[in-house]
Amino acid sequence: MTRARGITIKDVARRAGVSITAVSHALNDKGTLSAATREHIRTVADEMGYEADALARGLRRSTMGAIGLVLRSLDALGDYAPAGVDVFERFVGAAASQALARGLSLMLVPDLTRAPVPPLAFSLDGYIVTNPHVDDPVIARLEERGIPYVTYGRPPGRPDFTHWASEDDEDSARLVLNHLATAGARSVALVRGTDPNAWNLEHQEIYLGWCEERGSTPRLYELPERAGVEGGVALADRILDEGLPDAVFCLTGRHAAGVQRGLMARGVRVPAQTMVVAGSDSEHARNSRPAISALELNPVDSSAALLDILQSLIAGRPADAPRLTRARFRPRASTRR
Amino acid sequence: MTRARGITIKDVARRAGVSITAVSHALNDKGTLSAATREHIRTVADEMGYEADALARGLRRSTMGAIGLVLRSLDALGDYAPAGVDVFERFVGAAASQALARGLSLMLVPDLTRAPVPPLAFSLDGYIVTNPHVDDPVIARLEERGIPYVTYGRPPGRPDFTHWASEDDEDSARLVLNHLATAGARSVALVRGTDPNAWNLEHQEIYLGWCEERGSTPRLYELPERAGVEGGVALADRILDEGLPDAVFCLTGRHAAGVQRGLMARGVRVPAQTMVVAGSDSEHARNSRPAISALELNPVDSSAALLDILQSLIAGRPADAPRLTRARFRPRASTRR
DNA sequence: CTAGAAAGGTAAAACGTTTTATGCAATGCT
DNA sequence: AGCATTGCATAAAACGTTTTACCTTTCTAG
Repeated sequence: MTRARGITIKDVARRAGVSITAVSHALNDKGTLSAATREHIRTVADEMGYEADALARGLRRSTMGAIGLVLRSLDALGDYAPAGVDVFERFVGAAASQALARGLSLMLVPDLTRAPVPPLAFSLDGYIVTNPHVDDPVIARLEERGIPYVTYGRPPGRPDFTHWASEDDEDSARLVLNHLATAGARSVALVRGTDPNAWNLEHQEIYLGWCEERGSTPRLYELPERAGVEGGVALADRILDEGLPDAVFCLTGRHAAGVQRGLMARGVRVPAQTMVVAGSDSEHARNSRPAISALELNPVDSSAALLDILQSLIAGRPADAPRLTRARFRPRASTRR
Repeated sequence: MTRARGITIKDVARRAGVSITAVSHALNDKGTLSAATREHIRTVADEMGYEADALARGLRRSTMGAIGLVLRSLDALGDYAPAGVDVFERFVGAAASQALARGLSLMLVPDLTRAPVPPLAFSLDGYIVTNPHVDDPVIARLEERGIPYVTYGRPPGRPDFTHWASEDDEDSARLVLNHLATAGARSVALVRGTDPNAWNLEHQEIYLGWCEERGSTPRLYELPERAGVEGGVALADRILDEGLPDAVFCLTGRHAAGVQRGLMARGVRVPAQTMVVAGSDSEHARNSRPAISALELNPVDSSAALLDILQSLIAGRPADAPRLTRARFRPRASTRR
């Protein structure tokens, strides 16, 4: 498997009649070459279609032109190809799109804490980590190596860390809760996941705060992300047994779809008796009957913001961070009264 | 930006009291070291948490543990983050999943033919290219560099090339067409994309063959992939003006959704007067009213097959290829009579 | 007792860059 | 005239591996 390598700097140097140092300097705007030589070398290099080898370049501590993406949340889901889970699928696409538009390649990297670590993992210029946990070991590894990173969703328990971007959870959660209140809901139950990430933790905070403000008793349920729709169906029984709330706010679309199905299977009419709403849109939410109102997250803006920050970090510039993006609320039949 | 490198082979050698050659040999099962030394070195390396630097290793023409993914079809769509286009979104996820499960990282690489080429692009171990075109320049570049690759969908016009995997188009297209015939359709129109990939070309062949067998006059329409739903709406007018067929088979879900909407806007009743079916499922197909029957492609099995083949190629073993996977037909309201 | 092989190990070259240190003219200044 | 400065270019070191070639010992056979 000895690979046909491309044109090397040596080839260019020979053809241009200069040293390899001259070539390197000409192409990287370093050194003290005369404008004429520089130009000449560039022309020759172009003609020959020279492209510096990334590996050799990387070895000398330059930049690789590639960043890593760790989908922390997928580890939680236990499935790297979950059908219909909008955020992750779309986030990969959006992040790739943003990266490619900036001339960066995007590498999907599995859990960095499990051996064997993917070979290139620690050679990348930087990382995007989605939905980090409390004390996330992936982040610990990156810091240990001094690799710049940004997170999609703030890392919980790290008030000092600012290099993150996310939808404005406070804003959007209140949008949802107030929407429910306006529609006449007095008691609202929250169904969150068990993954200890900012998404789950912050929504819980906001929810509890909102309940307190309104003097209503919080009803909080935790359901593992990977339980999916079936888990939601099962949870519906419990919710029902403990007394039907006016509305159920599920943070994931799958849970929402399951809860609604479970409730309806027991004869509950949605939205007449109880409303259901999802904190992140997904195909399950859209395709349920009645269709479930949901927050549509904003992976495009978020990933753009993340790449802005990450590029600043890599360049050693101060970063404009954190950055908040706006989710859109999609009211649907499940909350229409 | 001088990065904190990890433990190097030199550190291990010093600690183990041997030469760096010894370390390299011990860890790679080369050379003529005694079993004892080998074991000792391994122990020391493990203790220190040594991981060979991928760049340095790659420089010596070894393997990188990473493969590239070129989403040819997205170039055609002109958008790297098309919402609701199942195959591509899900294929990325599925391919990533498969790659990660085999300890390979997956790198999303933009069009290799446009400068600047992403730095690491030509250093990867191999490539998956989705839906290559006739005379695809991306493939030309890979061959020029001697980089192994496999394709999702066979490369058109290359009967000799076998390193591909795909759903069985012949099988599934006939499934669709016969389903329509059974439901009473005599005249069926085909709407294909303009991208010259196997998907479009083969379906056209199969369709024409099927028409000929049944003695029905083919009605073939071409619509650019990027025209999307709107393009389908517009095309509906033309189809209608040329006489309503009993069924319209659109190769993409977006086109199907558009065509159906356009027909219905002009008063055509679906499925009563005309049935609509999509050759690849997508959210648009599922969410149209009536819901559009569609083929659900199989990115999971396909990407698994592709990785099998690619790994064989990289290892220099003969590959079991090509490999066909099965799509599932999802009958929905748009063809229910 | 010695030539040759086998066993066990290492030094050094190579991979393709970037970076640092150095060299050599030509020019400017007293 | 002599010395510092400037302008331009290059040699060589370094990055962290793998691989090739070579060097000791020790063993075996004659």
